[in-house]
Formats: sequence, C-alpha cells, structure tokens
Amino acid sequence: MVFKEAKEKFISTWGMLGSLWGINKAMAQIHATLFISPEPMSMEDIMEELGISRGNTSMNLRALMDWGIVRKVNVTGERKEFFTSEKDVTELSRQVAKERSRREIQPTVKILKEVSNIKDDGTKETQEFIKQTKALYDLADTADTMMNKLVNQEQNWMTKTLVKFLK
Amino acid sequence: MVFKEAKEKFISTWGMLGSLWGINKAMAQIHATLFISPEPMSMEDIMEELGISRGNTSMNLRALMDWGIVRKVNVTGERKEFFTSEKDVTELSRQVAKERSRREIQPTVKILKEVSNIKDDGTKETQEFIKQTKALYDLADTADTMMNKLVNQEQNWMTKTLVKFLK
DNA sequence: ATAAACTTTCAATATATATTGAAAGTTTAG
DNA sequence: CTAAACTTTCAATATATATTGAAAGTTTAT
Repeated sequence: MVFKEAKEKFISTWGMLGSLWGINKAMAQIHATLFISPEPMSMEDIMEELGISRGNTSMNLRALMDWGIVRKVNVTGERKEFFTSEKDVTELSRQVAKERSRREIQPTVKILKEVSNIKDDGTKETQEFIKQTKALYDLADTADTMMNKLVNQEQNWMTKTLVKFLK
Repeated sequence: MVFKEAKEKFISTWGMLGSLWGINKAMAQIHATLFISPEPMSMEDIMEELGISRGNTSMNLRALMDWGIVRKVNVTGERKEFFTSEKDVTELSRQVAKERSRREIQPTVKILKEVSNIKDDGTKETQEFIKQTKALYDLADTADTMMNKLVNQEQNWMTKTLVKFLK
C-alpha cells in the first residue's frame, strides 16, 4: 500500500468510526485530514481534499472547535484562516472523554437519579423499576467519576486509590 | 414523579442514548422495557408497550440477542416466545464492552496497523502520516487490551498489574 | 467609506436509516 | 396431514440526518 491509498483508507475509516460514536462523517473526516497534515490547512484546502461544500466544512470545523480538538492558527502573510488539530493522542483522548462525559453521561446520570427516586408504591413493577434504575445510576455515576479523574490529568489518582485498596 | 411518568422518561432517555452509541432507538427502548420488567414479555407485550410494529420488534429482539443482552425464555403453558434481558448491570456492561470491542475497536486497530505500515518515502506528508497513525494504533490497541482484560472477568488483572507497577 | 476576500447561515435537497405491514415461513397441537 | 398460532423477511415508505450553495454577514486593506 502506498501513501495516497493509505491516506484514503485512514480518512474513510475514521469517518465511519465517527458515525458510530455520534460524530458525523464529515466532521470525523475533517479531523482525520488535519490530524495527519504536517501543516495547518485552510477551508479551501479541506474542501478540495475531501470534496465537500464550503458550508459543510464551515459548520463541521466549528463543531470540531467546540469539541476542543481543532483550533484556528494564524499563518503570517495570509488573510484566510488556517486550522490545525490536536496532534497528541493522549490529549485528544482526554478531550474526547471529557466532552462525552459532559454531553452524554452526566445528563443520563441526572435522569437516572431522578427516575430512580420515585416513591415505592409497593407494586412489583415499581419495585423492579427502582431497583434496576438505581443499579444503572450507580454504575454510570461510578464510571463517569473514574473517567473524569483519569481525564483531569490527576495522574496519581489511580496509584493513590490502589495503594489505599491494597493496604 | 409517579411510576408511569418515570418509566416513560427512562425508556425514552435510554432510546436517545442508544442512538448516540450506534444502537437504534427501538432496540434501546426494547432493552429498557425488558430491563425494568419484573416478568418476561412476549412480542405482543412489547409491541403494545412501545407502540411499534411486529416486524420492528422481531428484528430488534434478534439484534439484542446477537448482542447477548436479551434471551428467550420458556413460559410453561404458553405457546408464544417470551423474552427477558440481562438484569445484572455488571454483566450487562461486560457484554456491551465485549461486543463493542469485537465490532468496532478491533477492526479499527487492524486498519490502523495496516495503514501505519506503509513505506517511508521521505516526504514530510508520509512521515507525519506514519507517526500519527502509529500513535493512534498504540492508543487504540492499549485501550482495547485493557478493556478486554477487565471484561473477561480477570478480576485480579488490575491488582496484579498494579502490584508489578508499584514494586 | 467601500470593495474585495473571506466566513457563516439556513432553506432546499439529497442521502441514509428506521419502520411498517403483509406475504412467506415455521412450529405445534390435534 | 393440516390448520391455527406464531415469527421472520423484505420491498415500500416514512423519518431523521447530512449536505449543498447562494445570499447574508463579517473583516480587512486601502
């Protein structure tokens, strides 16, 4: 496999993967393109590279900036805007984990807490509902807390927790 | 909030969440319904509860069984099939993690490995491509390995790893 | 101030995905 | 064997989501 082929395969794979994770195809492909580009790219560059419209590019670049994984850079002597992506995979995964927690997990946890707090009227339906939604709440809340500790660069948290656990 | 209201909220939230995770709405809602039902349910029961068609119910029940989180049960004296979901949240999350690894992460890891192995022709585009896709490969592969260890009930793995790490 | 260079917005449209429902298929009871 | 009870399949259709492109908006240079 040669560069051009590998690049196309990478970009299209990343695009497919994105849609499995609530990120649309164009957004994921723009990210992939910037991620492997040694230089910042303009909107024109990206449109041309991926064969997508100006509007689409504009909207998805903004979404990527909202996710905190793409930013504008100034290129001296150029009027147009250039874009570059977070290049460090550790930082990238931190950012993605942080945003997913904020956008999806936390709102879910909140609703699970809310619905699991209904009054027990003694029927088996209500009792099962409370039991099961409480269990989900505990799971989601624990998972979210752990993820956030890891994400917030508290590199020692896991070590500390384990020392405590092993004592 | 009362039972009926809480139940609707839970089912619709679970449905929305599902679509963010590559599971369609009906599939997630059927799962939610079974997850909180104290008794196994028939296809009729589910169709009625969620107001969806027979075909939709049939296809999504099969998908849930493929995911290993719903199974058929026999109810004595009944001809039709009844369904029940995995009730234990730990087992549920194990199963989901296992399937996501198999369906999404492993195929991605394979492609990352493949594309990052192209020959270095010395251009800066190729060099950046190799560097970045290799970094993603390492990240994805490590994450997948860790997840699978946790998932395979190797409860001691983390402890062992950490003891080694702390020595 | 204004015109060129560039970016954003959003209604229209295209594309992808989910759902229906009726026909075909399967299983079971008698 | 066969008819009733039940389940699955899949072409047609509906719904949701993404994309376009041109008009409106913004910024910059002079």
